[in-house]
Amino acid sequence: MITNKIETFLKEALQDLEYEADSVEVIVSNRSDISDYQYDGSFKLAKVLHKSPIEIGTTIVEKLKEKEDIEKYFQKIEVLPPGFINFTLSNEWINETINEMAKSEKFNISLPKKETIVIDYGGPNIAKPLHVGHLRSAIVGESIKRMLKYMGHDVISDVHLGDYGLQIGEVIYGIQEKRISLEDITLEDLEKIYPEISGRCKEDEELKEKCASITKDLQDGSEEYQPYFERIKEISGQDILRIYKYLDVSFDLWQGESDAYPYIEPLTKELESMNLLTESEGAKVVFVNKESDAKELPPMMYQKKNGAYLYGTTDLATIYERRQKYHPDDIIYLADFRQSLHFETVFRVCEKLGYTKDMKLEHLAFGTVNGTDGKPFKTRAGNSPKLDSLFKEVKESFLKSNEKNENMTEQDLDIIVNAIIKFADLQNNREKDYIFDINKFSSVVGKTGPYILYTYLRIASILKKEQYTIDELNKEIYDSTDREVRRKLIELSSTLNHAVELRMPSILANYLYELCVNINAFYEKNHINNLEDRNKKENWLFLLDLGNRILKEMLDLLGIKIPERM
RNA sequence: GUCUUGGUAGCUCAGUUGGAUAGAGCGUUAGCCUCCGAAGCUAAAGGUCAUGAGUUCGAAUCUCAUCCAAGACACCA
Repeated sequence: MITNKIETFLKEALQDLEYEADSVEVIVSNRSDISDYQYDGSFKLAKVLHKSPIEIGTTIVEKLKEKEDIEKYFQKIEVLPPGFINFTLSNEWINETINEMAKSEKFNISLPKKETIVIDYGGPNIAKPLHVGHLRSAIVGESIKRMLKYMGHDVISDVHLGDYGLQIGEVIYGIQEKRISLEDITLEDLEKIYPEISGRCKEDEELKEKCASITKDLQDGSEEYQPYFERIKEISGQDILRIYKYLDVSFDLWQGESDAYPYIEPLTKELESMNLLTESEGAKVVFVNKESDAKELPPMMYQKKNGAYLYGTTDLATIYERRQKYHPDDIIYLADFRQSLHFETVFRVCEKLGYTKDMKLEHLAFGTVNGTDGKPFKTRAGNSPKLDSLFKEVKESFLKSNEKNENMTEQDLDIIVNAIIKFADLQNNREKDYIFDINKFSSVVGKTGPYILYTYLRIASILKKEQYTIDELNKEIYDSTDREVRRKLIELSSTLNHAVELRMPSILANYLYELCVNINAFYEKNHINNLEDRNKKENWLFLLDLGNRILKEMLDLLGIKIPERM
């Protein structure tokens, strides 16, 4: 990475000068008109050395310039008021870096130490169809999974179905009340029953208790309810699978809460042996407060008064057996921020059990989906819109946006719909609620998925018209738009590392957008296929080819494919 | 009530962990198709970074207070 190399130069210079800096960090210049990279250490040193930042900066720069082949790397190193050290890279170094990227399968990105990571996302509830609220977990989770894999980690993804809680008891009750026979249950039935019974339970205490007891019996292995559970899971599962397939979201493990049940008994024994389980108000709980806590945390509910277990119990049992067996360095959960407290308490129990000594637990929270009025997004009927209808709506508005779209293949259309939705979602990084605007999810101009795809296809069509034969760039950079493209290309490695470290696909999404902006400006200004200078043309084609390789592979990390035509 | 997030352009959002002149898209205004794909490009206008204090050479970013919004707070997930 370029930044590492500059940092090494700096460290050496600082050492020679006997300046002590705890960390040396170079960042991409936020004055791109002045330089490519900047260093602000002179300000920190100024305090210790009681000299002006400019004075210190100047000394450092002089030292740097003593290095033998320094001009091979930098066109210019200078200190500018108020005291930043500005680095402008030499064309030679930029091109060398790009050549190395082009030769490498993964663009010469620096790979971190390999870890084993379990990622839990999607988390659909089998009692109801997927709606817009499930979109983020699926899309963001899928992208994080792909990024982690790309960086060489061992990743195990788990959908972790919500399949054994109170909601199942409610649905089973509804099916029985309506006297629907097991064979005749349809998806439509399920879609109606759950909201109805769950709504009624909020009003009717007795009914709620009835459903809770069905849930409890099911968990205990009731022969009466087991077939219902199986059937619901089958019907619902097929539909969930179908939608994830459309979104190109897939999991290594298709397991749920119910799969954790066999492990509750041994887990209970372990908790008991450590004296962590306490009877409280008839229920069994684990207290997780610490002396140092400013606030009081509620205990983790382990077992209800009626004997039934809850989602914290299954989360814990899942870690206890199914996840620990992989010896993960990290378990990542993608769930909305309303569940923050839940995860905090579960994680604390894990800490008490000693699991967190060599395993990290992360809850990546995101906001809920609101409508343009800032209130929870609802259809006219009062439900959250189903993902199916979202796909349909996006597709229709895309077809309407341009008449040539009518000739597109169904496959390409689906790719575009995916690109629109995913890019709209992935470009923002929000823990707070986000506004769901169907117009935004239908837009094809500006900072959108189609913009990136358009750029890719346009480059592809330039490359198709003319081949290049060189296998690396020469030492030249031909104009400012050209330089901007190259500068952006060499930022790939640090960008991707940063995105993975922070588990933020938005960083990658924004990088791709910026790369496309630079490329668009570049080929709009320079009509490559009409060039007479063969050398220049070959170099530019080479550059565009690399750009497209990067676009394609990075889009894949966002879960976005490329259509044949658009 | 306690705690957690958050408040950046008319709207939707970035802002790399304290740096130089706060950035995009949409929308608005003005240009660009005899030239590789106009789903594009070039410009312009638009800001008291909720408010007030503090820390710092330097604050949208850190601290405190206030206002506003969303959410969580033991037998739902």
